[in-house]
Parts: sequence; structure tokens; C-alpha cells
Amino acid sequence: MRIVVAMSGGVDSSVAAALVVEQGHDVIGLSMQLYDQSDGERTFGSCCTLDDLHDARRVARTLGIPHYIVNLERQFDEHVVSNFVREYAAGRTPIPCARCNSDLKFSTLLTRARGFGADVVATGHYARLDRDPGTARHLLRRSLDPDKDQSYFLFSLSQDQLAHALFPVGDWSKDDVREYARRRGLLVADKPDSQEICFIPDHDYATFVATHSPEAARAHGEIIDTAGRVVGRHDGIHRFTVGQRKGLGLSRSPGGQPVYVLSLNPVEQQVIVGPKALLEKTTLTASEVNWMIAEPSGPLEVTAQIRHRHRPADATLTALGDRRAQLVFDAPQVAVTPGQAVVFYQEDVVVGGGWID
RNA sequence: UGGGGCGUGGCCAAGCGGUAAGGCGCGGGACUUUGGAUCCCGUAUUCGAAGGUUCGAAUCCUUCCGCCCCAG
Repeated sequence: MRIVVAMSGGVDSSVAAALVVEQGHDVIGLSMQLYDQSDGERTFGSCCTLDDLHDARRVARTLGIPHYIVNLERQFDEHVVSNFVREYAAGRTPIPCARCNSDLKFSTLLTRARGFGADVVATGHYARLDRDPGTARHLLRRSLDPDKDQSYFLFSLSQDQLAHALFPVGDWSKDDVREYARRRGLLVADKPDSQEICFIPDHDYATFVATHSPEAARAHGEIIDTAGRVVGRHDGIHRFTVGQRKGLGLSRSPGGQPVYVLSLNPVEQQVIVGPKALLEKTTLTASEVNWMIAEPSGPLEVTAQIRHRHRPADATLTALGDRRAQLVFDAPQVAVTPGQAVVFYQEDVVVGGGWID
């Protein structure tokens, strides 16, 4: 079988490539160029930099497979960056990695792969694929290594995308992956894990949003408490996210309690703040829900994650139709944030997921 | 120079005789393929200054310095 491996230049995708090579497949390595790197600076994040592309190329050479760089700058800008900017400007908190997975890696890249005569795209994601014998549906499951599980970021993959995906390191532990890389003599064996948003240098996402959105750059408004009193001012709601504590420069005088962002009002350009206790919510609704199992006709007991690294919480899930769903947690959860993904699980199987309203 | 109030770390601010809360900010760490998120640790031997009372004071007394409000 001819397989395309999405090679980021990191350990995981490098080992993923090595594994499918070892399995005897006809492997082609592809790396995505996602933003203009003509200035030659190394200030571009932790993924897909020029150095990373070189690393990917060297790994491909070590493995003896062809390697190509595909230019997806336009698609990345259209699908990931613009969405990121739009969401923040609208007072929501986006999660670009999930968009990148569904719209680039398993969509655009799969199309490119077919151009190379391959029908499968393998990546270095920590997740597992399965097949429901009854319904023949493709299922997504958590990785064997619970600490590295990335199924949360893959909730929006369609049946078709899952059918043509492969996660070779899904049942490996991170330690084993590195060990394997060392044994294979891959120079990226000890490369640090990537983290943070890959296209934003210096973590300064607020400035990034402002430079890409004239409206956001001009935005300003009031910070109000739950009683509607103005307690401060701000330079744009894109600088805030629900649950945020730092950066407000405020504290509650009686008692000296910290103040948290409770919600954002894009219409009035208001940031609403209050005590931590008001950050707890039991119910949420999600849109653009992607069902991995058949859409349930009645209430379903699940565990749900409202952010990466969130400890899954017990909840009752109800489909509302029109790709929407309601989730009621058994116990209140802190900082349910619009724009973030909520992913539903039963055991280690992803039932579905959507975007929090 | 009539009356009243106040001066606690960079900022806000508890404490009002028993040996300096807390928040903001800052520094460090942990976590992490989203989030200036969450989490952890650190951050005034000292309370405007000088005396005094007391076993012991930021807390009581005296004087001085500096602010603020009302009245002149």
C-alpha cells in the first residue's frame, strides 16, 4: 500500500514514518509549508519552521523514502489563521490545532496524497482507530498512553477522513517512541515536544490578532462586574478568555479576592468579571457537532472534556438536531469557554464532539 | 496652624496590644500540539519619621513630616 506520512519534523511523525516503512509499505513523506519563511528568521513557533522542514527531510533520507514539501500557505491562512483571528475578535477562544487537523492534514493533505497515488495519510497523532463491527463505522479512540492522548484535537474528522487515516504511534508510549527513534538513529529522537500555537511567535497572540484584524486593533471597551458597574477598561476583548485571571490588573477590595473573566460581550465590547465561584457551569450547548457513532436518539451517558488536559467529567448528552447538542454535567465545571471544543467519550471511544456556544 | 480623615512591599489593602492576611503586579517552576488559562513556589525582620508607655506595639501616648475632605 502506498502511504503518505505527514512529517512535521518532530519525533512522533518521524517514528510514524519509520513504522510504516518497517511494515513494508510504499511510503512518501510530505511536509507542509504553512507560512512565509522568506525572512529566514527562526521566530516562527515550534512546528513547521524551516529547521523542522530540514529535520523532516533528513529523517526521510535516513529512512530511504522520498520527501516533498507541499505549500499550503494559502489554505492554512484561509482555514486556520483567519478563523483564529475571527474567533478571538468575536469574543471566543479558538483552538487552531483542531481546525488544522480537519481542514489541512486530513483534507487538503489527503487530496495531495491522492495525487501521489496514495490513499492513506499517516500522522504522528496519539490516537487509535477502530471499526464498529455492527455498524461498520470508523471509530476514534484514545491513545494507549493516556498522558499523550490527542483524540481531543481530532474530534471533527469525518468518517471519510478516518477511513483514510493512520496513527502508527497511537498504541505507543512517548518513551517508547523516543527509544525507537534513538534505535533507528533518527536525529530528532530527543527533540523537545512542540507546544503552543505554531504560527504565533513569542506567545503574543493578542498582537497577532490585532495586526490581522483592523477592528480588533481599534477595539476597546469597559470591564464590568456582575452588577454592571464599570471596574476598568480594556483594549479589545480579543485579549481575554473566559476563566482568565491574569492581565486584568484588578482585585476585589473587600477581602482581596482575585477576579476572573466570566464572559465576553462582543456587541457591547464588554468584559464581564467576577469571583471564581461564578465560573462554574453545569450545562452547555455545542454546535457543528460531529458524531462518530450514529447520532443518538435519546440521552447518552458520557464523559466529556471541555479543553485539552481537562479531566473528563461525567455528563448526559442529548442531540438537538441540526448538528447541535446539549450537555449536562453531573457536577459543575469551571470555565466553560465558547469557541473551545467539547469532546464526548464512552470509555476510550470518541462518541463525538463540537464547538462550545 | 478651625474641624475631620489618612499615611502598611511597585499598586490596592487586612490587621487596631501579642510578634505583618489577601488580591494585583512581578520572578521562578509545573503542565501543554488551543488559551497572556489553570496549578505550585517566591516576593515587607517591617508598618511616614523620631521619641515614649509596655514583658511585648503596625496597633496606645507625644512631637514632627506628608497627603485628602469640609470650613475659612
